[in-house]
Amino acid sequence: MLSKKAKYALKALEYIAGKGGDEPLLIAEIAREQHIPRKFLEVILLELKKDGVLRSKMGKNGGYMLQLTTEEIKLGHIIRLMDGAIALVPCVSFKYYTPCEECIDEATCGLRNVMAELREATNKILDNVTLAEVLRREKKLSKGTRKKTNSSKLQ
Amino acid sequence: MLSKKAKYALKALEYIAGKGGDEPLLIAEIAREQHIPRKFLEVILLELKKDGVLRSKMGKNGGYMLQLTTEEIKLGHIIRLMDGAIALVPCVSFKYYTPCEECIDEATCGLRNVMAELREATNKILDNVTLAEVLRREKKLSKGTRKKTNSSKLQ
DNA sequence: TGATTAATCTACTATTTCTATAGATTTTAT
DNA sequence: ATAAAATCTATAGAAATAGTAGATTAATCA
Repeated sequence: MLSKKAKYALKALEYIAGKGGDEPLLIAEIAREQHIPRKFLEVILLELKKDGVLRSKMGKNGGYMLQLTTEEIKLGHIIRLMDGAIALVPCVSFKYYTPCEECIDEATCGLRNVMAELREATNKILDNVTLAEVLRREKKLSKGTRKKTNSSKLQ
Repeated sequence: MLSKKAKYALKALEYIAGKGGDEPLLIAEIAREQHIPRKFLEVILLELKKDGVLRSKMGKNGGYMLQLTTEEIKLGHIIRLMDGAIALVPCVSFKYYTPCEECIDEATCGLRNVMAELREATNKILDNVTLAEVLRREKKLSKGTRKKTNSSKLQ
């Protein structure tokens, strides 16, 4: 499961991107609109900034903007930044590799072999889906759900 | 990440299956061989029994045995039993569905759409790989790693 | 240059989940 | 009866997650 931190980060990024991502948005506004505890959001946005995903401007007329484009921001990157390894066991993680504690022989561990396969399938999705893609899906889904007008009805 | 509980459960099952699964194995033996805290293992094995994966015999000459065959025991089932939902957000979990807390419209959530896709990819692996398959991979891997004998060398 | 605005920094606190244990009880075999 | 082994009840400690308070720094604008 994603932590609240990771979900908040993704929601905040979606919000900023949805607003264009270019002019400074206030922490307070993002917190209010996305129902995120303000002080917690501060921590999160700062981390995203330090990682180079966001940039900020202090003082009056300040706020947060995207540093990367929405096509450059991958879900996997944000989730790893907030929660650490995505893989189910540390011994198959690329970015956060650690040997499993009492593992006798990593090379012949059947479980590890399955988990490595799972990691591949997971990374294939999370390292390719971008923030832009999430926004596109959002739009597409709300179009499909929208009440049909005469012009869109069956013709 | 898997909890220690889930890892211990999988390791214990592997051990029992590796011994044939038919004659009673002692908690104490499994704990010792797999480096699992004995009292913690008690809890785990009991849960596996209550779920119908294992069966047990009390008293002298007692112990734990497999109730299901190794082909019937799916990794996904064990992980869900120990850790709960595998999906990254509760709103796409089949077995442990809960709406995300401040989600406005689940049907049009772009993130949820991606997470549902990821759940499919994950379940496809974890609900199909069995304990038997893990043991097969273990064997295959240790064969491949084994020091080559004259007869197995290049002919 | 002083007031105001807004991010940033330092240092916590609370809550929940995970990991683990102690000790008594029940069941079975011999 | 006795011993062996699972089972039950009830906690306890440790770690991770979630959230907060208050002071500081930077930028704008009047």
